Amino acid sequence: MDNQLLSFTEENYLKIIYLLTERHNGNEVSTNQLAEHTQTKAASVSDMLRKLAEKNYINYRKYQGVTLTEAGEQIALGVIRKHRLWEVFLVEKLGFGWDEIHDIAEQLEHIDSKELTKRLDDFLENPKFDPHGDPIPDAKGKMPSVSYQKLSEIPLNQSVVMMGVSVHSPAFLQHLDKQQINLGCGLKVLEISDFDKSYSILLDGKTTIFVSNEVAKNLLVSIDE
Amino acid sequence: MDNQLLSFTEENYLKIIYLLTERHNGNEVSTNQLAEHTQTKAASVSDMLRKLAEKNYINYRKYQGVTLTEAGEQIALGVIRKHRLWEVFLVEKLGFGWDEIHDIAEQLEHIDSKELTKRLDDFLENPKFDPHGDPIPDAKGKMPSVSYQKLSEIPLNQSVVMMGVSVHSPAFLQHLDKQQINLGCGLKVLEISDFDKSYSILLDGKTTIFVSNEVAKNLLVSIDE
DNA sequence: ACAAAATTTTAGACTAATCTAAAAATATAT
DNA sequence: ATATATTTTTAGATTAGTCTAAAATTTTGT
Repeated sequence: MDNQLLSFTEENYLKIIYLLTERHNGNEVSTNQLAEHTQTKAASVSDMLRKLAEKNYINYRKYQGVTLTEAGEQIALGVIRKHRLWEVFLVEKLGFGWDEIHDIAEQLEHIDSKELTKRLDDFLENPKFDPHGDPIPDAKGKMPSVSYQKLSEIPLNQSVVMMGVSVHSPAFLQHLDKQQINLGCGLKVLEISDFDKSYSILLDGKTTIFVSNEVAKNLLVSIDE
Repeated sequence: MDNQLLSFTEENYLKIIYLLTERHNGNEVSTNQLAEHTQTKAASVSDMLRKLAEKNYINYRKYQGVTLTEAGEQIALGVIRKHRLWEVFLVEKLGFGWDEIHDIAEQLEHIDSKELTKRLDDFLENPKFDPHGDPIPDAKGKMPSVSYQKLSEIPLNQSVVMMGVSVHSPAFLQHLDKQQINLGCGLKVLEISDFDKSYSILLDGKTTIFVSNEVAKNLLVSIDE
């Protein structure tokens, strides 16, 4: 209990606004998008936006959407930091699979103790990325910038390394597990089918696997140097 | 999220009812006691008791007090199990002092995931006691029975081992730290002052320390065999 | 034993977060 | 360009948990 300025719910809204804004390259987030991600109705979102705007956590232009203020962004980054650190804990220390951790981390991210976060970070040896490859904001609230590309945008025969995923659903992650596609593995697109846009991929320079266009769009990679 | 049957608040009431009932050797807990421990007013407690009784988690006789039903006790023991496991984690893995962990564990105890609790328990190597010496209920909801005695009830010159504390306030625990009184240390009461009932104690067979009657009443020990 | 004190419950109100239904604003399509 | 569709906001209601003030019950002291 360091300074419980915001409710669990308010923290959640700010976190979701941050992640959606990021996904839309800084563009405003709409009420309906928030309703979808908070599992509530648009009317409830409007109410909460009015409240968050009053407290100066968001820039809210009615009917136009919202962005975070500096204060709102710091709250969001704090929550995201805790979420991702706990995900590392769940996988590295407790042996959970990357497909099993999201719902638990959604709860743990709201635990309020600066000292706990600091000690957890040290215990985990100050990880820079979570088990899905997402970067972990530092204690000052600074999000490391990463520049991954979608596998679907990489030219044929370019060797790349698997760095992250842009979808976190258990179904997608389990699908990758079955094909042995993990963070850090080497990938090279050999061919894209004219018929269904599916990909033939050389995995770790050894085996050839096939993935759908849908999968290729959600694999984040960087050029192998 | 396994089965969030109860709210955070309801879980807290059940936990507190359990602990107070235990402290009173199974006697009913009063509304005012609950108000004190939940940091609310008696009126609020009455409302909540009506609700918990309706859901069959407590036996509630108006004006007489409450005890837990079997169902209520199982919920309470589950929360206490999580609280104490997390306390072990905070001390053993993150290096917190036993005086710093209560407020954090109060939050962590409501994290809802059977699998998490199971894996945490294994990670901690299935501890039977928390850092204050309190027993940890097992996964089936069975509380181990322990029989500690207050140091103040032990005859002079009887060697005992320090097993727990009956007060968990940071001030008390820090006071014990300063005197180097830890779980597992050996104690022998040499003399009780007629003047102020303070105790001369031989610590680990080596040094003599002095503690007040108030401290002696809150040290839980067992006979050294 | 019974009046006074203490405790507990009830009544009525408030806040946070949600909902449905209706109104207002914006976007779209011919 | 304007009617229609979509999105967003507002209005009014609901639930959980809390509060204060007043009423009911139990305990205590002489």
